[in-house]
Amino acid sequence: MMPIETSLLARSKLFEGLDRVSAERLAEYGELMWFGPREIIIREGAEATSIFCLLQGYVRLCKANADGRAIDIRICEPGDSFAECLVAGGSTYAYSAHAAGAVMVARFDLAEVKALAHMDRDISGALMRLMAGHLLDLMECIASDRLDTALQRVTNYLLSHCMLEQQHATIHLPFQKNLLAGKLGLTPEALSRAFATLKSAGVAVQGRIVRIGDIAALRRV
Amino acid sequence: MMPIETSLLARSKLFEGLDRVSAERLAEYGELMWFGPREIIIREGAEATSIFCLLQGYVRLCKANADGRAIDIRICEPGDSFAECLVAGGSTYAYSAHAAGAVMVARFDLAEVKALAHMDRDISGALMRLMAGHLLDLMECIASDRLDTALQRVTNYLLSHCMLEQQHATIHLPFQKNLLAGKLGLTPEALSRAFATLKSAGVAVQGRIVRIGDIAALRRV
DNA sequence: CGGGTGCTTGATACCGATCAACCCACGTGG
DNA sequence: CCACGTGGGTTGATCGGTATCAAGCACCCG
Repeated sequence: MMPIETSLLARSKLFEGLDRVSAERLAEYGELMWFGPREIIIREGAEATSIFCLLQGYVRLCKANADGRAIDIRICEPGDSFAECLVAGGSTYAYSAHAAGAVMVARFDLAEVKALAHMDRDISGALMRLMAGHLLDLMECIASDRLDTALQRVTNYLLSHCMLEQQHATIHLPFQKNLLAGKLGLTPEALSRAFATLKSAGVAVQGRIVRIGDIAALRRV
Repeated sequence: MMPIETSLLARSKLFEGLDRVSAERLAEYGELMWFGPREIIIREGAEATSIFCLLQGYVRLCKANADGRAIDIRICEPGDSFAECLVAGGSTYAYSAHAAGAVMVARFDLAEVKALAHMDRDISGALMRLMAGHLLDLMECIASDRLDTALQRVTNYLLSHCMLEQQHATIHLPFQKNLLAGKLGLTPEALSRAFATLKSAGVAVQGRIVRIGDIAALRRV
């Protein structure tokens, strides 16, 4: 592994908080992999062999129902991990993972990580922190699914990405609106319409750049 | 703690898989508590001091948004734990917990469990398994929220509670329809209507007793 | 009996999915 | 240079599902 990649790995959520010994021990098992747009990294229901740490790009985690329709469970950003909950049990992947653009990941063998976590309290602690964070995120997600409208979800997203004390802000969306819609549990059309109605609240969208004229006004939506 | 309660505790998800030493060590810190219908066990946003293991009755875990509307995140059954993800970090409860009827819980001091989990690999492993299970449940929940209709959720629930190979079945709902609706992310009205339309598929509902005439037919919905 | 509580049913409104058309930016190849 | 295709995004029209509000019903318990 090159120095660049190790430093990316070291800054990931999985590794943050590990002492040097544990980090090096774990990193030794990592194998770099690259994927192109739409490539499938793991497939829901398949035999679980690995857990992953995303170093570059974005990954969508999806679940499908019986008739093939699929939705995004979570959007992974650089530094995120996925499939990590398998270290606590389970033999198949619970969701699929698709690369959304060019992606670099570190792959870890599941059995090896399990063994390592069993020996190294630091590593199992890091895994637990990851899972706890994901739990909180998912609960937030369910809550917003069930009691916020599309408009509210979008405004909440925008507000959570700017300093609330300022008067106005400019946000660079980290990925395509497509992905953002999935993250918020919306269709692309619904997201587009939400942005459209926010125009009257002083929100201007050009591509991935969002300018918010009056943050206080947005909070009142 | 009385023998009855210790045996309930021993069969809980938190304790299953613990060896006797770990189990006794943990049980020593447990304190029994009772709650009546609608009593609040923990309050969202409050300082987190404890984690809980439900021994008798049912508990709804709820989140509320800014304007006070609330929804159920999860329904705890006897043997379930809640607030356990705090051992991995976080200082406030992420959700409220309300007793749905008469309830007996075992309360554990958060700091003590943290210390115990740090020392005892068995206990931290059990906590990890709990959290992993909750993660999977929540992901299922999001998936069904986003891509199943009310009718499909109800039929899925029924099918997941009977032997699929049999021809017909009788199910005792473990709690009121009220709770079931919350668990499935529905209003009570929506649940009621779903049952009504299932009548034409050979599903008869009387109180908490559900008789399914033709399981194979139900699977085709 | 009266008054809870839980459940059902009906009427209505609204939100968002869906389908279809269109626009735009971009790249490719003739 | 232009014709063309492609992928992402927007906009409009329509439809269906579910929340909401309101009323009525069954049951239990004081």
